[in-house]
Amino acid sequence: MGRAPCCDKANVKKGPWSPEEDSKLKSYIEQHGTGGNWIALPQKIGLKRCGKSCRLRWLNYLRPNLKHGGFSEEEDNIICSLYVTIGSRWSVIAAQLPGRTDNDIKNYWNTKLKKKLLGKHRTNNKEHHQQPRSRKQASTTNNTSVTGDFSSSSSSSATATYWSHMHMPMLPLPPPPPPLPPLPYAEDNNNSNNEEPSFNDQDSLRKLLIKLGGRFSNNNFNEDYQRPPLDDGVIMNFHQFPSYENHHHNIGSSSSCMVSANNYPQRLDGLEFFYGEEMAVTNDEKIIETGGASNNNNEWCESSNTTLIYPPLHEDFSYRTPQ
DNA sequence: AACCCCTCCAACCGCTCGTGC
DNA sequence: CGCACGAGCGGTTGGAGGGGT
Repeated sequence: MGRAPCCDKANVKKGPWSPEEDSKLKSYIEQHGTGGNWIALPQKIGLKRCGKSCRLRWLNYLRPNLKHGGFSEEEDNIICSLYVTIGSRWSVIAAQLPGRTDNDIKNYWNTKLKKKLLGKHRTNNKEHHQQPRSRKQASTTNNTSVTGDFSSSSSSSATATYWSHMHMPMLPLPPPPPPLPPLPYAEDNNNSNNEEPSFNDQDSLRKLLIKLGGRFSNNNFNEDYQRPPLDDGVIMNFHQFPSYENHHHNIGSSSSCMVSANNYPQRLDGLEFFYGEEMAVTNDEKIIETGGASNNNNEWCESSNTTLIYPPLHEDFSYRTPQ
Protein backbone atom coordinates (compact mmCIF):
# COMPACT_ATOMS: atom_id res chain seq x y z
CA MET A 1 0.00 0.00 0.00
CA GLY A 2 1.69 3.06 -1.19
CA ARG A 3 0.73 6.54 -0.51
CA ALA A 4 -2.05 7.94 -2.65
CA PRO A 5 -0.73 9.99 -5.54
CA CYS A 6 -1.00 13.71 -5.14
CA CYS A 7 -2.88 14.03 -8.39
CA ASP A 8 -4.52 12.01 -11.10
CA LYS A 9 -1.47 11.01 -13.03
CA ALA A 10 -3.48 9.92 -16.03
CA ASN A 11 -4.87 13.39 -16.60
CA VAL A 12 -1.75 15.28 -15.80
CA LYS A 13 0.64 16.62 -18.35
CA LYS A 14 4.29 15.99 -17.80
CA GLY A 15 7.44 17.23 -19.35
CA PRO A 16 8.60 20.67 -20.37
CA TRP A 17 6.32 23.62 -19.81
CA SER A 18 5.00 25.55 -22.77
CA PRO A 19 5.13 29.35 -22.81
CA GLU A 20 1.34 29.37 -22.57
CA GLU A 21 1.39 27.30 -19.43
CA ASP A 22 4.08 29.50 -18.01
CA SER A 23 2.17 32.68 -18.65
CA LYS A 24 -1.04 31.22 -17.27
CA LEU A 25 0.63 30.17 -14.08
CA LYS A 26 2.65 33.31 -13.71
CA SER A 27 -0.16 35.71 -14.29
CA TYR A 28 -2.47 33.85 -11.96
CA ILE A 29 0.00 33.73 -9.12
CA GLU A 30 0.96 37.36 -9.61
CA GLN A 31 -2.67 38.33 -9.33
CA HIS A 32 -3.99 35.93 -6.76
CA GLY A 33 -1.04 34.31 -5.15
CA THR A 34 -0.91 30.59 -4.66
CA GLY A 35 -3.82 30.64 -2.29
CA GLY A 36 -1.81 28.41 -0.07
CA ASN A 37 -2.93 25.39 -2.00
CA TRP A 38 -0.79 24.19 -4.82
CA ILE A 39 -2.84 21.08 -5.37
CA ALA A 40 -5.95 23.06 -6.21
CA LEU A 41 -4.15 25.71 -8.19
CA PRO A 42 -3.80 23.96 -11.55
CA GLN A 43 -7.52 23.24 -11.61
CA LYS A 44 -8.31 26.86 -10.91
CA ILE A 45 -6.34 28.06 -13.85
CA GLY A 46 -7.12 25.19 -16.15
CA LEU A 47 -3.71 23.66 -16.27
CA LYS A 48 -3.35 19.95 -16.69
CA ARG A 49 -0.45 19.89 -14.36
CA CYS A 50 0.26 18.42 -11.00
CA GLY A 51 0.24 20.95 -8.19
CA LYS A 52 3.72 19.95 -7.26
CA SER A 53 4.82 20.57 -10.78
CA CYS A 54 3.26 24.04 -10.71
CA ARG A 55 4.95 24.83 -7.47
CA LEU A 56 8.30 23.71 -8.81
CA ARG A 57 7.88 25.63 -12.01
CA TRP A 58 7.03 28.78 -10.14
CA LEU A 59 9.77 28.47 -7.59
CA ASN A 60 12.49 27.44 -9.97
CA TYR A 61 11.67 29.36 -13.06
CA LEU A 62 8.80 31.82 -13.04
CA ARG A 63 9.35 33.51 -9.72
CA PRO A 64 10.49 37.10 -10.12
CA ASN A 65 14.08 38.16 -9.50
CA LEU A 66 15.47 34.77 -10.29
CA LYS A 67 18.96 34.48 -11.61
CA HIS A 68 19.93 31.67 -13.90
CA GLY A 69 23.45 30.53 -14.51
CA GLY A 70 26.44 32.78 -14.27
CA PHE A 71 27.41 31.93 -10.75
CA SER A 72 29.98 34.32 -9.48
CA GLU A 73 33.12 33.35 -7.66
CA GLU A 74 31.63 34.72 -4.50
CA GLU A 75 28.61 32.53 -4.94
CA ASP A 76 30.90 29.59 -5.55
CA ASN A 77 32.60 30.33 -2.31
CA ILE A 78 29.38 30.59 -0.42
CA ILE A 79 28.07 27.38 -1.83
CA CYS A 80 31.26 25.51 -1.09
CA SER A 81 31.50 26.85 2.40
CA LEU A 82 27.93 26.08 3.21
CA TYR A 83 28.11 22.67 1.64
CA VAL A 84 31.12 21.83 3.73
CA THR A 85 29.33 23.14 6.75
CA ILE A 86 25.81 21.88 6.43
CA GLY A 87 25.91 19.42 3.59
CA SER A 88 23.34 19.15 0.88
CA ARG A 89 20.71 21.32 2.45
CA TRP A 90 20.15 23.10 -0.77
CA SER A 91 17.23 25.10 0.43
CA VAL A 92 19.27 26.54 3.27
CA ILE A 93 22.12 27.30 0.92
CA ALA A 94 19.72 28.88 -1.53
CA ALA A 95 18.41 31.08 1.25
CA GLN A 96 21.85 32.67 1.40
CA LEU A 97 21.95 33.38 -2.29
CA PRO A 98 19.22 35.77 -3.31
CA GLY A 99 17.77 34.94 -6.67
CA ARG A 100 19.03 31.41 -6.65
CA THR A 101 16.90 28.35 -6.25
CA ASP A 102 17.78 25.21 -4.44
CA ASN A 103 17.41 23.29 -7.67
CA ASP A 104 19.76 25.65 -9.43
CA ILE A 105 22.35 25.37 -6.75
CA LYS A 106 22.00 21.65 -6.55
CA ASN A 107 22.47 21.33 -10.29
CA TYR A 108 25.34 23.75 -10.26
CA TRP A 109 27.02 21.86 -7.48
CA ASN A 110 26.54 18.48 -9.06
CA THR A 111 27.56 19.48 -12.54
CA LYS A 112 30.17 22.14 -12.11
CA LEU A 113 31.36 23.01 -8.67
CA LYS A 114 32.08 19.47 -7.62
CA LYS A 115 33.97 18.89 -10.82
CA LYS A 116 35.74 22.15 -10.43
CA LEU A 117 37.09 20.93 -7.16
CA LEU A 118 37.92 17.56 -8.55
CA GLY A 119 39.50 19.19 -11.52
CA LYS A 120 41.75 21.10 -9.22
CA HIS A 121 42.56 17.88 -7.56
CA ARG A 122 43.34 16.23 -10.84
CA THR A 123 45.47 19.12 -11.88
CA ASN A 124 47.57 18.53 -8.87
CA ASN A 125 47.87 14.92 -9.76
CA LYS A 126 49.23 15.71 -13.17
CA GLU A 127 52.76 15.23 -12.04
CA HIS A 128 51.96 11.75 -10.90
CA HIS A 129 49.47 10.57 -13.42
CA GLN A 130 49.42 10.41 -17.12
CA GLN A 131 46.59 12.50 -18.40
CA PRO A 132 43.90 10.78 -20.36
CA ARG A 133 44.13 11.37 -24.04
CA SER A 134 40.47 11.47 -24.75
CA ARG A 135 37.49 13.07 -23.18
CA LYS A 136 36.08 9.70 -22.46
CA GLN A 137 39.16 8.70 -20.60
CA ALA A 138 39.15 11.92 -18.76
CA SER A 139 35.66 11.30 -17.70
CA THR A 140 36.55 7.86 -16.52
CA THR A 141 39.37 9.25 -14.51
CA ASN A 142 37.09 11.81 -13.12
CA ASN A 143 34.58 9.26 -12.09
CA THR A 144 37.23 7.36 -10.33
CA SER A 145 38.01 10.44 -8.35
CA VAL A 146 34.42 10.96 -7.53
CA THR A 147 34.33 7.68 -5.82
CA GLY A 148 36.97 8.93 -3.52
CA ASP A 149 39.95 7.12 -4.90
CA PHE A 150 42.68 9.48 -3.96
CA SER A 151 44.90 6.73 -2.89
CA SER A 152 47.89 7.74 -4.92
CA SER A 153 47.98 11.40 -4.33
CA SER A 154 48.22 13.98 -1.67
CA SER A 155 44.74 15.30 -1.53
CA SER A 156 45.56 17.74 1.18
CA SER A 157 47.86 19.64 -1.09
CA ALA A 158 45.20 19.58 -3.72
CA THR A 159 42.78 20.90 -1.22
CA ALA A 160 45.09 23.68 -0.28
CA THR A 161 45.54 24.62 -3.86
CA TYR A 162 41.86 24.62 -4.41
CA TRP A 163 41.04 26.89 -1.56
CA SER A 164 43.76 29.24 -2.48
CA HIS A 165 42.43 29.25 -5.98
CA MET A 166 39.06 30.11 -4.58
CA HIS A 167 40.63 32.98 -2.71
CA MET A 168 40.15 31.24 0.51
CA PRO A 169 42.52 30.29 3.19
CA MET A 170 43.16 26.63 3.17
CA LEU A 171 40.48 24.45 4.53
CA PRO A 172 42.13 22.54 7.27
CA LEU A 173 41.67 18.91 7.79
CA PRO A 174 39.13 19.24 10.49
CA PRO A 175 39.68 16.92 13.33
CA PRO A 176 36.71 15.03 14.63
CA PRO A 177 34.66 17.04 17.02
CA PRO A 178 34.47 16.04 20.60
CA PRO A 179 31.38 14.34 21.88
CA LEU A 180 30.51 17.39 23.87
CA PRO A 181 32.20 20.31 22.26
CA PRO A 182 32.56 23.56 24.06
CA LEU A 183 29.89 26.10 23.61
CA PRO A 184 30.78 28.64 21.02
CA TYR A 185 32.08 31.95 22.20
CA ALA A 186 31.78 30.88 25.76
CA GLU A 187 34.91 28.81 25.64
CA ASP A 188 36.55 30.23 22.65
CA ASN A 189 39.36 32.39 23.84
CA ASN A 190 39.40 34.28 20.65
CA ASN A 191 35.86 35.21 21.28
CA SER A 192 36.02 35.81 24.94
CA ASN A 193 35.06 39.39 24.39
CA ASN A 194 32.84 38.58 21.59
CA GLU A 195 29.56 40.34 21.65
CA GLU A 196 28.06 37.91 19.23
CA PRO A 197 24.93 36.32 20.47
CA SER A 198 25.41 32.88 21.78
CA PHE A 199 22.52 30.75 20.81
CA ASN A 200 22.55 28.73 23.89
CA ASP A 201 18.94 27.98 23.80
CA GLN A 202 17.77 25.40 21.41
CA ASP A 203 14.68 27.29 20.53
CA SER A 204 16.60 30.26 19.27
CA LEU A 205 18.69 27.99 17.19
CA ARG A 206 15.74 26.30 15.79
CA LYS A 207 14.09 29.55 14.93
CA LEU A 208 17.22 30.75 13.25
CA LEU A 209 17.46 27.65 11.18
CA ILE A 210 13.83 27.77 10.27
CA LYS A 211 14.30 31.38 9.34
CA LEU A 212 17.08 30.31 7.10
CA GLY A 213 14.65 28.14 5.30
CA GLY A 214 15.45 24.79 6.75
CA ARG A 215 13.11 22.38 8.28
CA PHE A 216 14.51 21.32 11.54
CA SER A 217 12.24 19.38 13.69
CA ASN A 218 13.14 18.31 17.14
CA ASN A 219 13.87 15.00 15.63
CA ASN A 220 16.71 16.50 13.75
CA PHE A 221 18.35 17.34 16.95
CA ASN A 222 17.50 14.46 19.07
CA GLU A 223 16.80 11.55 16.86
CA ASP A 224 18.32 11.98 13.47
CA TYR A 225 21.68 12.82 14.82
CA GLN A 226 21.33 11.08 18.11
CA ARG A 227 23.12 13.86 19.75
CA PRO A 228 22.32 16.22 22.52
CA PRO A 229 21.10 19.65 21.64
CA LEU A 230 23.72 22.31 21.21
CA ASP A 231 26.14 19.77 20.02
CA ASP A 232 28.32 20.59 17.10
CA GLY A 233 27.29 20.06 13.56
CA VAL A 234 24.70 22.16 11.93
CA ILE A 235 23.93 24.13 14.97
CA MET A 236 27.44 25.02 15.84
CA ASN A 237 28.16 25.85 12.32
CA PHE A 238 25.48 28.39 12.27
CA HIS A 239 26.93 29.84 15.40
CA GLN A 240 29.94 30.56 13.43
CA PHE A 241 28.44 32.29 10.54
CA PRO A 242 28.27 35.69 12.15
CA SER A 243 31.95 35.60 12.78
CA TYR A 244 32.75 34.89 9.20
CA GLU A 245 33.32 38.55 9.11
CA ASN A 246 36.39 37.93 11.17
CA HIS A 247 37.73 35.57 8.53
CA HIS A 248 39.54 33.44 11.03
CA HIS A 249 37.89 31.02 13.27
CA ASN A 250 38.81 28.63 15.86
CA ILE A 251 37.40 25.44 14.66
CA GLY A 252 37.16 23.95 18.05
CA SER A 253 33.44 23.72 18.07
CA SER A 254 32.83 23.89 14.46
CA SER A 255 32.51 22.37 11.11
CA SER A 256 33.09 18.82 10.18
CA CYS A 257 29.62 17.85 11.08
CA MET A 258 29.79 15.92 7.91
CA VAL A 259 32.82 14.07 9.02
CA SER A 260 31.69 14.04 12.52
CA ALA A 261 32.32 11.36 14.99
CA ASN A 262 30.57 9.62 17.77
CA ASN A 263 28.20 7.46 15.86
CA TYR A 264 26.50 10.33 14.20
CA PRO A 265 25.78 10.11 10.55
CA GLN A 266 28.83 10.80 8.52
CA ARG A 267 28.34 12.81 5.42
CA LEU A 268 31.36 13.11 3.31
CA ASP A 269 29.15 13.04 0.29
CA GLY A 270 32.04 12.76 -2.06
CA LEU A 271 33.78 15.59 -0.35
CA GLU A 272 36.61 13.54 0.91
CA PHE A 273 38.85 15.78 -1.10
CA PHE A 274 37.87 18.65 1.14
CA TYR A 275 39.22 16.92 4.11
CA GLY A 276 41.97 14.95 2.63
CA GLU A 277 42.24 11.31 2.21
CA GLU A 278 43.88 10.96 5.52
CA MET A 279 40.64 11.92 7.07
CA ALA A 280 38.62 9.46 5.14
CA VAL A 281 41.01 6.59 5.00
CA THR A 282 44.00 6.74 7.21
CA ASN A 283 42.04 7.97 10.15
CA ASP A 284 38.96 6.18 9.16
CA GLU A 285 38.38 4.68 12.50
CA LYS A 286 38.62 8.04 14.05
CA ILE A 287 36.63 9.93 11.55
CA ILE A 288 34.40 7.69 9.66
CA GLU A 289 33.58 5.04 12.09
CA THR A 290 34.40 6.62 15.33
CA GLY A 291 32.72 4.44 17.76
CA GLY A 292 35.00 5.03 20.67
CA ALA A 293 36.16 8.55 20.51
CA SER A 294 37.64 8.88 23.90
CA ASN A 295 41.26 8.87 22.89
CA ASN A 296 40.58 10.93 19.91
CA ASN A 297 39.07 13.63 21.94
CA ASN A 298 42.44 14.66 23.11
CA GLU A 299 43.69 14.87 19.63
CA TRP A 300 40.70 16.87 18.72
CA CYS A 301 41.13 19.25 21.57
CA GLU A 302 44.75 19.75 20.81
CA SER A 303 44.00 20.36 17.25
CA SER A 304 41.19 22.64 18.01
CA ASN A 305 43.38 24.83 20.10
CA THR A 306 45.78 25.40 17.33
CA THR A 307 45.07 28.01 14.80
CA LEU A 308 42.70 26.36 12.50
CA ILE A 309 41.23 28.43 9.82
CA TYR A 310 37.78 27.77 8.72
CA PRO A 311 37.11 28.56 5.10
CA PRO A 312 35.39 31.87 5.03
CA LEU A 313 32.74 32.46 2.50
CA HIS A 314 34.57 35.24 0.83
CA GLU A 315 36.76 38.16 1.62
CA ASP A 316 33.82 40.45 1.32
CA PHE A 317 31.23 38.13 2.54
CA SER A 318 29.37 38.96 5.61
CA TYR A 319 26.68 36.78 6.89
CA ARG A 320 23.28 37.93 5.86
CA THR A 321 20.59 37.42 8.32
CA PRO A 322 17.48 36.53 6.36
CA GLN A 323 14.75 39.08 6.62
C1' DA B 1 28.25 13.82 -42.21
C1' DA B 2 27.22 10.63 -38.89
C1' DC B 3 27.75 8.73 -34.79
C1' DC B 4 28.99 8.54 -30.01
C1' DC B 5 29.59 10.29 -25.67
C1' DC B 6 29.33 13.79 -22.27
C1' DT B 7 27.38 17.80 -19.94
C1' DC B 8 23.81 20.39 -18.27
C1' DC B 9 19.48 21.40 -16.36
C1' DA B 10 14.43 21.19 -16.10
C1' DA B 11 11.39 18.26 -14.27
C1' DC B 12 9.95 14.27 -11.82
C1' DC B 13 9.78 11.14 -7.88
C1' DG B 14 9.52 9.61 -3.37
C1' DC B 15 10.20 10.74 1.09
C1' DT B 16 9.69 13.46 5.49
C1' DC B 17 7.60 16.94 8.09
C1' DG B 18 3.91 19.94 9.68
C1' DT B 19 -0.77 20.64 10.38
C1' DG B 20 -5.61 20.03 10.75
C1' DC B 21 -9.29 17.11 11.87
C1' DC C 1 -3.57 9.93 19.40
C1' DG C 2 -3.67 8.62 14.85
C1' DC C 3 -4.69 9.47 10.28
C1' DA C 4 -4.84 12.10 5.98
C1' DC C 5 -3.22 15.52 3.28
C1' DG C 6 -0.41 19.28 1.48
C1' DA C 7 4.09 21.50 1.42
C1' DG C 8 8.73 21.19 0.97
C1' DC C 9 12.96 18.91 0.30
C1' DG C 10 16.82 16.25 -1.80
C1' DG C 11 17.95 12.69 -5.08
C1' DT C 12 17.44 11.10 -9.61
C1' DT C 13 16.20 11.01 -14.41
C1' DG C 14 15.69 12.08 -19.21
C1' DG C 15 16.35 14.72 -23.11
C1' DA C 16 18.46 18.53 -25.61
C1' DG C 17 22.59 20.33 -27.10
C1' DG C 18 27.42 20.33 -27.96
C1' DG C 19 31.99 18.55 -28.76
C1' DG C 20 35.05 14.87 -30.27
C1' DT C 21 36.20 11.17 -33.36
